Amino acid sequence: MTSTRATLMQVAERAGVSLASTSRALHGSGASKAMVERVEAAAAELGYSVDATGRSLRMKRTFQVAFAVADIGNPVYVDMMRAIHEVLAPQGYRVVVMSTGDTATSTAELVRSLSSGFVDGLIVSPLRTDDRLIAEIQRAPVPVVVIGRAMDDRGISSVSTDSAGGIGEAVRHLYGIGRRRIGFLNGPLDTTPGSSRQRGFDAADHGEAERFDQEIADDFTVKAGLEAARRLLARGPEQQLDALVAANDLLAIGAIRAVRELGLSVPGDVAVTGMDDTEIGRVFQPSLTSVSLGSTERGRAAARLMLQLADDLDQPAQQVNVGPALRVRESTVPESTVERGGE
Amino acid sequence: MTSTRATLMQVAERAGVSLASTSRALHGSGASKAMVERVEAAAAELGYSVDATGRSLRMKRTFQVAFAVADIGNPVYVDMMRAIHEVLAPQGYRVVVMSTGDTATSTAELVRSLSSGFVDGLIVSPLRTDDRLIAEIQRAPVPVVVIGRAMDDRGISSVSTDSAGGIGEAVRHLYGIGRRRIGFLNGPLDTTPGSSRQRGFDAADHGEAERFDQEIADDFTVKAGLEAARRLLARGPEQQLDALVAANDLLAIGAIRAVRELGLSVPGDVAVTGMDDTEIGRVFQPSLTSVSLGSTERGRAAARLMLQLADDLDQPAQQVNVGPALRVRESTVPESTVERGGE
DNA sequence: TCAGCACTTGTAAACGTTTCCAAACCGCCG
DNA sequence: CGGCGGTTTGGAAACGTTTACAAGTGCTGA
Repeated sequence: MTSTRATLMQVAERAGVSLASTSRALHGSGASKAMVERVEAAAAELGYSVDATGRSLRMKRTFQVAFAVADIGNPVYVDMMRAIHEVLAPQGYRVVVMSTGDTATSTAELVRSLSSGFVDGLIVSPLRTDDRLIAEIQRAPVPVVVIGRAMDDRGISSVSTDSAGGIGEAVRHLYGIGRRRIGFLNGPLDTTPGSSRQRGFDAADHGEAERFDQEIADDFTVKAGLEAARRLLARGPEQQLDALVAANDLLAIGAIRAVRELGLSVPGDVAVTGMDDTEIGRVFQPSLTSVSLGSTERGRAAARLMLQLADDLDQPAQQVNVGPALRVRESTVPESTVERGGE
Repeated sequence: MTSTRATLMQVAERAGVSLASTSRALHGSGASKAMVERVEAAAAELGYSVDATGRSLRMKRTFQVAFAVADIGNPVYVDMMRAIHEVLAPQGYRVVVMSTGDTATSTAELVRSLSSGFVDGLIVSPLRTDDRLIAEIQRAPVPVVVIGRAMDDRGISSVSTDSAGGIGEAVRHLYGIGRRRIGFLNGPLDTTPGSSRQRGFDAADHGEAERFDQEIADDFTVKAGLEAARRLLARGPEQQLDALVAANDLLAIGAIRAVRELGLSVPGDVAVTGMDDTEIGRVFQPSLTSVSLGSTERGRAAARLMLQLADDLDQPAQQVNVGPALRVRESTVPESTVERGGE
């Protein structure tokens, strides 16, 4: 039954015409009406569908673009993914998502294996980078766009954002609502987001605050956030924080749990901010005040860069920067003050 | 610089040996040590990496498996994805995730286009099915495993679960804690999960309850859940529900928001249950009582079926069923009664 | 010494498609 | 009626790889 699929050659024989004509009839250029009908009939009878590998080999195109992310469970990527799909699908590209794992090495390997013919382009958002990864990207035979870190010096197209500045905005907001003992909950410092957000928090410390304290989570996940926040809050009540800046929404949610475990309220006792403005943060209760890094916009920009590069791989690398924007919601400002739904 | 990639032929010339030997040296079987060294050196100098399309065409294998889901934003898929990856990666497969869109037609088109050579196998979790989709799956030239609906009658391998029974468990649990006016918040009835969960709720209605009421959301999302729950709860206070069974976790979260908008508490005034036992439900506050449908287990089972079929496509279709299990958390039982963290 | 064997290498075909090029055909105008 | 432009068709090459098969090498054991 499933035996073996029909090939173009078989369709040609069945239709009694040449291979070339068959291809033209199905692909659609320069074939007579009669020919098209005849070939399509034969194709239908045989249940023919074009073989992608044969076609790709000949055309040197796969019509596939990969979006590679460190952790497919992080909701920040779903907005990006949707945006990328929206831009690329109308151009005839299929978008596939891949998990890179969180090390630079695993990412480099993925870049290498992917760019060797499975996709026409690659949009990658690496958590960690090293020289090997950069080299792999530079020598990739297909266009690669990096989301997350400016790469202009390396001749790599990238879409970056000012997450350091975003942390600054969060701190300023907390000052603005009267918080003074502001703690920082960051993810691993050897990651791209971890290091830049750290820079942002350090720069924001300009002495008005009574104290700053911070803790590094093992990971950008809720679980790691919960654990790190417990440590951060366990430093004794006399020095209790009244605000907490988390390096992303998942950490923030973990932090909120930790605050509540102590019988404290959010935002009453401790105000909490996140970053990335993810859907989970928007629907969480309290809805999360979060620094948007424009996931949708970044995804869109990356997809557009990709299209340009696909057109001409040798054009100079381009950089796009998307500014941060604070979304104030219930986790820093009491419910009544903020519009319903937290949108 | 990027000009054009090196081919195996060029490596062969550079190494001064035949094409066949080059291939063997790099692939690794039946080549002398000297030959391997020589070829690898040449390959390194040229920055060679094997071209996937050429290789796939010849070998008739791509070492790729696709996992196609309706909505990549639904967290129920991330557990499955992880499990699939865990089973398939050690076997040398790359797993790619694709969005099918939520119609049966778009899913059918994806199945067709994918199975025509880009992947060695396909695991698909369709939201809606129709005859066209089923036909497309049956005639696919690569193994296809369906997650979500038993397909034994159609000769299609599938991994199913008893979500109807799961709804029953949720209702029984709510009875058990004294709730009597239990409402049902379902997703679209023309979807596979929507219809079976409806069946489950209808079957669970055995007269002890004072009243059952229900509402259909447009979609299995938080937003749609919020809107539908508002309608459901707006029927006037004299007939206020004291419990709400939602057809998945996202709807449940929307429902909790709706309940709170009315100034009511969860679980005090209205107990809420979800389904799928997603991470977002586990970290939500209150943590969500949810019917686990064994996402991880189902993903694993699907991946294993896929491997078997990849071995021999003509073997008979198999079915696996994974039973539901209720996870009781804070959204139905006050916090103190349930262990901390909701795990 | 030579048949036999194991091991290594090379030649060539094949995978399924698209597309360049040339040939064939048709109708029309001079 | 012959030539010519335009349209349609077919032959054949090419994309980059793996692998069946044959051929070559060197070694062992009779």
